[in-house]
Amino acid sequence: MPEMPEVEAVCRKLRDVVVGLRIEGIQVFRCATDAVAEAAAGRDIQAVERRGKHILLRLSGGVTLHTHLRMSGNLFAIPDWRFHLAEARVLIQLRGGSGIVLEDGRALARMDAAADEKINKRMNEELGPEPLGADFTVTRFQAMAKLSRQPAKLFLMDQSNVAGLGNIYAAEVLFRAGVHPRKPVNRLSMPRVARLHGSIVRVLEDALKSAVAAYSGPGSFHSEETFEMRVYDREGEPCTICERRIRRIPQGGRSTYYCPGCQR
DNA sequence: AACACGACCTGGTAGC
DNA sequence: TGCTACCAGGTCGTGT
Repeated sequence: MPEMPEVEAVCRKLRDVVVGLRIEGIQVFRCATDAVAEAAAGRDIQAVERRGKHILLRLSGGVTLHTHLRMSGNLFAIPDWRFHLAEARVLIQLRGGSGIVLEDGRALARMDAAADEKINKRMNEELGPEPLGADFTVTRFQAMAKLSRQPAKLFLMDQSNVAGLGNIYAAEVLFRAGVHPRKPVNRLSMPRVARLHGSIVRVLEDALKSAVAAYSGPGSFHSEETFEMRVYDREGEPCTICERRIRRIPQGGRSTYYCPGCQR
């Protein structure tokens, strides 16, 4: 589920219903500590923000409740916190009776709380530019690529280069840009890095539309808004462009899918 | 500095 | 049916 587009969709949906509400209490079962609950209880939710794959609930008193969904987490509002049928790892009780649930079967998600400045500092130290933000320019991306010998796939997944790409969209970005996942980025020509940049933006814009449509629930779902995976999880299937079989290779301990014909 | 790898967790599924 | 092995959208700590 959660790469940047999905996390953004989670934030938008949450923002609509929780901003302005007070946190009356928090029950922590896993994925957080009781200290986190104490730090956030009694505060108002003033804003819901996202940075990379991180979710930031800005609370009154200069405190941020920070969540990372990792592999399988989800964060969503429910109308009545007493009836959380979902397997909650953290249950946030809001004034008026509604709630927010952190759900995660694998319990790898993490929620913590700290002063705004501390969280902001951490985000800015760890994360590169927002891929759909104004400061993610071709020039900046080219400058970064020139300095790195990382294989293209790992370069894209490194959150300090660009914030928000994960295993699926990194593979899709490389396919659309025609770049081989093992290609060291400093050995790509500047036009090819520019193409990679364009591909990042296009893939994430499309995936975001798709994620937002999916999260707004059934009824408002149109097939042209569904993001099409061209290589991810398609090992052995023919490439949609050149018909050669999609390959799967290990990279950084994960699976990378690519087309040996289209990606060089 | 750059990389590989296991750990963190649970659940689903392919294969025998 | 039941077992095993492997796989999973992410990150962190450790070791080479």
